[in-house]
Amino acid sequence: MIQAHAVRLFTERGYDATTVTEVAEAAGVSPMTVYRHFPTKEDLVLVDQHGQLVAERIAASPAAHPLVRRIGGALIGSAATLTGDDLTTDKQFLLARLRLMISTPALRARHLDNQYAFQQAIVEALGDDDTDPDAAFHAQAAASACLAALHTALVRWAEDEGRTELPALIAKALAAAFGDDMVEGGPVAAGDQPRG
Amino acid sequence: MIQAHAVRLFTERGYDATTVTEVAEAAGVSPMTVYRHFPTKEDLVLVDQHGQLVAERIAASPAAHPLVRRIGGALIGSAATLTGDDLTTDKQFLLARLRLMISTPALRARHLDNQYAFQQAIVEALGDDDTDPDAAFHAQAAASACLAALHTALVRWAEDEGRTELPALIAKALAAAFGDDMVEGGPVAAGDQPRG
DNA sequence: ATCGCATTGATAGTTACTACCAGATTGGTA
DNA sequence: TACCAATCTGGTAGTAACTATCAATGCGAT
Repeated sequence: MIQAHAVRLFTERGYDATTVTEVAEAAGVSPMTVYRHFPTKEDLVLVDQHGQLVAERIAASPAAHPLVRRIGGALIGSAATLTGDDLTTDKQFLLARLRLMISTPALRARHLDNQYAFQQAIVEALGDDDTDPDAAFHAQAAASACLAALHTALVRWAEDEGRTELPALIAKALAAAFGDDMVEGGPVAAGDQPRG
Repeated sequence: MIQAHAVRLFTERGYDATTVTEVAEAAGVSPMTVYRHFPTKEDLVLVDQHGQLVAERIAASPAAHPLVRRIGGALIGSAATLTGDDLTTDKQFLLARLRLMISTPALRARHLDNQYAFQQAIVEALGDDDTDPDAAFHAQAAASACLAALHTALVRWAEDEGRTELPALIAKALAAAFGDDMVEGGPVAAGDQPRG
């Protein structure tokens, strides 16, 4: 509720031009209550109810598959559940938040930090042996490239006002980056992940 | 001068526990002067004198080479000039800034935003045709993975107190992510960049 | 010596965020 | 119904980052 008013006001007047007090007034609560639920002003846009289960999804995927296939499949699957057909309201809300995240420097920075933490979680979920530093480098690069593909797809999706299906966009971005045989539904390659 | 005092104080007392006013006092200037030179407190750590020439280096590299080879080579070359032998003072300063950037959330977020802007600059410097969206996806993933390798190498370097040579670390991270034939000095692969 | 001109400084104000404490609301129990 | 505990909410006061505006200071050139 508070978050909905916040995103609306930020979109109408701009993020920096809107004070937390104004958000509180619009939501009919005190500024204290806002700070109680959202520790920082940025959280009013960045926090989302649907928690991140992607890391678990990756850990549950078959370890024999290549890294980008495991990560990419989890990303596509999560996007599909997130932007389902009967969730148009949530979809518009997600679009509004996304637009703010992309265009507002403070929000973009915090978002990228979250994404980086997510990347670390993915690398841990992959559960490769920590003893081999090469494997860690490997996983970092694969996770980073997958998240870059996700981000590129999200930006494209926002520019498109959500008309294109998000899972398809992610799959397209992954295919462009890694090759068609790497995305879910395609054939399983014999090799592992990005190697020229 | 101001920046040196800032990094020292942030390291000694912690970033959040140090006020800009204290930095100003240590440097013997007024807080206004600090804000004049460094618009935000974060800039006291993030701003560096040696500007980013890497994008130009990439643009100057042979376009026939694979993407990660072009980007990776530029990163290694820049790191080599940045941490040269007779720059021990700068090296210690860089290490101190790096430690702060890694451990302080606000600094890390701003740093990642800078890195993302850098990624966009790399993609533009690659100068692939903008008409093909697949090529854009492609370049984003390649640049992102290279920067992830760079970041992983930087973290390792900082943990190692700068004892290992930074260019070698970057080359190792790139080799682990993309294969030995992709880093500068290795053979030129016939293909392009990451494709399983 | 004086005139630009750039750098610095002081003052006052806005806003995000915190610490602390007081009242209200809710839900379970006798 | 009456009561108690816990959680939610609100007010007050304070800190610190950052901004706008204007005054003072140094400094080289004519």
